[in-house]
Amino acid sequence: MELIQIYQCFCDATRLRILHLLTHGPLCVCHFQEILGIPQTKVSQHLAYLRKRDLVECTRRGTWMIYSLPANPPLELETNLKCLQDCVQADKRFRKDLEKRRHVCAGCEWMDEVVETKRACC
Amino acid sequence: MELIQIYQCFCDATRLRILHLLTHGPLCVCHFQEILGIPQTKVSQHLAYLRKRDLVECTRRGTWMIYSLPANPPLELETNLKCLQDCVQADKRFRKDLEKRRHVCAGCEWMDEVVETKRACC
DNA sequence: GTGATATATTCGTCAAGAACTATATTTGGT
DNA sequence: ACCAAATATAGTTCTTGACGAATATATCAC
Repeated sequence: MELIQIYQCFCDATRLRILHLLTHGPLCVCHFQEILGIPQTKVSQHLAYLRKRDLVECTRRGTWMIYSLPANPPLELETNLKCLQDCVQADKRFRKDLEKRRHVCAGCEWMDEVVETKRACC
Repeated sequence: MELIQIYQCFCDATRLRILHLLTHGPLCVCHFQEILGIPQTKVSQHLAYLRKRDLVECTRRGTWMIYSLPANPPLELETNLKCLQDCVQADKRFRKDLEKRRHVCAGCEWMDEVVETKRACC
């Protein structure tokens, strides 16, 4: 993977928030939508951008698309994601995203069971 | 310093090479020009971009402008520059830049004496 | 099949930025 | 003051990308 590719993905605020969220585990589109407070289109577009450049992977679960970081990320990516986590520690904005993430994913057993249950992603 | 600001600077190949070179010490414009093999205008433009965003500093020495990384870089920048160095280890392109750098700066006592001598930056 | 939900894609617009050309500025030497 | 070297800035064109609006696709329930 080219380094530039990584930094191009990192250089937009929304994408950076998305990637940061993903370092804490997979999420589906509606999660991002709610956590970030931005329209679905925008989320999908950025996810497409990231997908195209192999910064994220996705699998379908029913009507939801579950996005995650690559299972076996190249070293450069892993290093930079680690670096991102370090840099973000003190930042209010990012911390707030994580908090909201916890809240949004609260009663959500995710990934495994929930899928065969009813509607509504978590 | 905003993280985004850093990644915006990192997301162009030329700028990345410039920054990487600077992690090994200050350089003047003509150095970059020779090492990178690109026109002076392009170098100056990218340096202006970096300067505007506080990723580099410069001081004048005679007719030369000597660029360097900030004396007291904010933590995020330092972390990311370190990360860049790690990621770049194996990359041929960047290694070649360093090699060329060594060659270009060979007989160049730089920074201190050279300035009062004759023409030609190093 | 129909309808609803979740998500993706397309399109138009606008702003940022990359590269090149030409020109301007600064400085030192004479 | 004048010239040359080093560097900076401005103008232009082209490309990329960000966003919103509208539309399309996929999946599930019925």
